[in-house]
Amino acid sequence: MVVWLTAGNVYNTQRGALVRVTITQVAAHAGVSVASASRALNGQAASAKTVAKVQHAAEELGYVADATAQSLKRGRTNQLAYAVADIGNPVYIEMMTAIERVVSASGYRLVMSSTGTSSSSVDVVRDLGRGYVDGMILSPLRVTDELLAVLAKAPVPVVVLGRLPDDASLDTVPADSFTAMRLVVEHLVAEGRGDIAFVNGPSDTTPGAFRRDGFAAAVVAHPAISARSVDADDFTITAGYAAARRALHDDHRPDAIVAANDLIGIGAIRAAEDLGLAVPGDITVTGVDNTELAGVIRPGLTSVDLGAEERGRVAAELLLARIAEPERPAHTVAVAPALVVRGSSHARSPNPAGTPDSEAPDLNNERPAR
Amino acid sequence: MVVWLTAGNVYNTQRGALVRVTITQVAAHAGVSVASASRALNGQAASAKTVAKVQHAAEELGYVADATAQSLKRGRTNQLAYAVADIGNPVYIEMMTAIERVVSASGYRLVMSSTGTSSSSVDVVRDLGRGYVDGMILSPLRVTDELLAVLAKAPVPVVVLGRLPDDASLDTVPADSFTAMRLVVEHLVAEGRGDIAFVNGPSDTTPGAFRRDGFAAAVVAHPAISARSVDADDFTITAGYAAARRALHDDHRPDAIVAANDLIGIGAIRAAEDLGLAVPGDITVTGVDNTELAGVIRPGLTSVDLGAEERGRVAAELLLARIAEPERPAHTVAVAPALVVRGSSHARSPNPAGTPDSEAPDLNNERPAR
DNA sequence: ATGAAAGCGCTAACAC
DNA sequence: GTGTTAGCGCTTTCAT
Repeated sequence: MVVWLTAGNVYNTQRGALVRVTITQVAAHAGVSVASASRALNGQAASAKTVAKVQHAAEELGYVADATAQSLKRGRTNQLAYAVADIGNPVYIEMMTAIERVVSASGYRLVMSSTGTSSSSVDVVRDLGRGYVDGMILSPLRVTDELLAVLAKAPVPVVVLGRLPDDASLDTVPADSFTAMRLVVEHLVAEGRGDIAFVNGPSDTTPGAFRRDGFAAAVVAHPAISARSVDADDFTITAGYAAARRALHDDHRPDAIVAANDLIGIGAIRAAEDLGLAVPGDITVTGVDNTELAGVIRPGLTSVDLGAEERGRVAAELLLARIAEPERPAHTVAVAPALVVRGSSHARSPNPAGTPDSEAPDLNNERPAR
Repeated sequence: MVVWLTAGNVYNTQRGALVRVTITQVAAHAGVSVASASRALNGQAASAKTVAKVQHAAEELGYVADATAQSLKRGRTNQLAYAVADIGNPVYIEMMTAIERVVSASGYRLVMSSTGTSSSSVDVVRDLGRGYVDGMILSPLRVTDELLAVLAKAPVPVVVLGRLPDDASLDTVPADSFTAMRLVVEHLVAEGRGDIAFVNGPSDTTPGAFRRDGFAAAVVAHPAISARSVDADDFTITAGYAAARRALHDDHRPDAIVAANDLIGIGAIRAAEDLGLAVPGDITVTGVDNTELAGVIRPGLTSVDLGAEERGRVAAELLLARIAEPERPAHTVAVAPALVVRGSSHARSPNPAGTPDSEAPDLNNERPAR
């Protein structure tokens, strides 16, 4: 027994399973062969009359081509993936939005898989072999040898949104952490700060390692600076708060906290305030990523924009280009960081009384010129 | 010419296309039939010797089963989708995280598609007919007749994370906006506020409509309250800021702003501050969703928790249950809202001098008991 | 321009 | 327990 539910594209068998209208039924309904139906539906050579008949039949039956069967036959899925470890960080959402805009304009569906929760980056890349996507953009938190090995023989193109060892010949859109940290340190020096606590994320992550090294390199250029470093457990507000408390618990207190990202920076502002320190009166705090949050909290968080949106867009374009031309040489595209000064630091040297500057709201979240 | 690249699972044809190792090659390598190979790989009846041979061959060749072919044959993709209109709102990320946890435990991959940017909810649901997922969870912003029609004949199960008309017999996990607004209004009354501006999101959205109506119903219960309402252009900080400026620009100023969600509420706090109003000294501000942001800004935003995480979890469970048993009756699961009081309002009546209460940081973002 | 038929990679009857 | 075979729904030669 078969019960038709609607004029739509499904009916119900006695087993309760939903069954779909196939191209065979469309062809029969139109009185043509399946080959003609397929051609008519895909805009291939077919007489106007055939096209009309087939389209009418498809319309009437509510036919929708099965993506799985098309994928199997065509050898591609029209689906791309963006895999990210830490979806709680708004900077990755920003990247995803930029990526989605580019790939959907090219007819691809974007699949977002959050590694971290259920599986590691390695698992995600390995899963690529299952062929459920035609390509992937990956923002890995940790680049292990195992990941590099899996990446090297990935069966579909992968673009890495982040930094890789130089000898990995893959398309990458790295963050320029060295320039970023240099901009921050120079800003602090101009402001008159000289005793800096660097609150990093985990040092064994790629961003953690490069921001630490970038900070160290920047500090070396200014012999007057004294600096220390602590690691937060991860790149979150909560972990940043805890790590900043540790950094501020010593007998002597720094006059600046440089956070490895905005979330840690926000946690650091809260920690300083809870210790009775005025920001930026007693202590300056800076972040990295220039997320919308940086402009929303008070005081606004001075932050380095690493170009998340542009990097996302570029990564998507690199992926599409590689899919179109698999043998093209690997590209690495750099995006210049830019410092955005807000109320958590002073533009020049600190006010004598520690009074915060008056501050216009930063709600439009504009990106600075570079 | 065929060039083997590695001992891995791909080799390169002269066309540059990547070709995959198939089960046929594994079977040949192991000296068994493809059927035996398939059985061995899938844990079906097979002798220990066969299993060993096949697994060894698969390992050696780097075989990974093709998801597309499996899907076509099995009639399911093992992929579920979460479609959301506004990925910039952290409450949806929170839901997604909860959903992902549940579905990945059941062996499904979660695909996140952000409607809004490239396509509408209707398009996304219609695309379901292409069979690229086995089911979907949808958080629609606007429930049109067209959407309901498409939903009614969706070829795969759909669970709606949001409110639907009562006669739509679908699995839903609505937000209880009426209770939410009642909790807020009662809190304001206890606080001694009586002149309320309601800053809604767009009224033509489902949450907008229900929060507006819920607010109206709550106000009616308190004749002493006078209330007005403005719509923000969307549920964002920026739009909330602009709308709150309008609400506060009148000749007479309210003593409370009730925002339809946290983002609008944060914008409202900024708007009040820019107008020289102390929060909560001169004016109370409240939000809805109890996102992490509410605990991060200063003053902390008093907010109603609509149970995003629990609702996401429940929606995922409903979807899995329906996939397992397609003919089961439609369920609607309600989650009780709970008010979380923070510094943007007073626990009781306002301090005479408008001095903000001292406030512990709300960084662990705990959910209140209900 | 159209139809018959092969086959993408896999699983599941079915026969042995 | 294992091999042979059919076929999921579609696109694409290859003849006609």
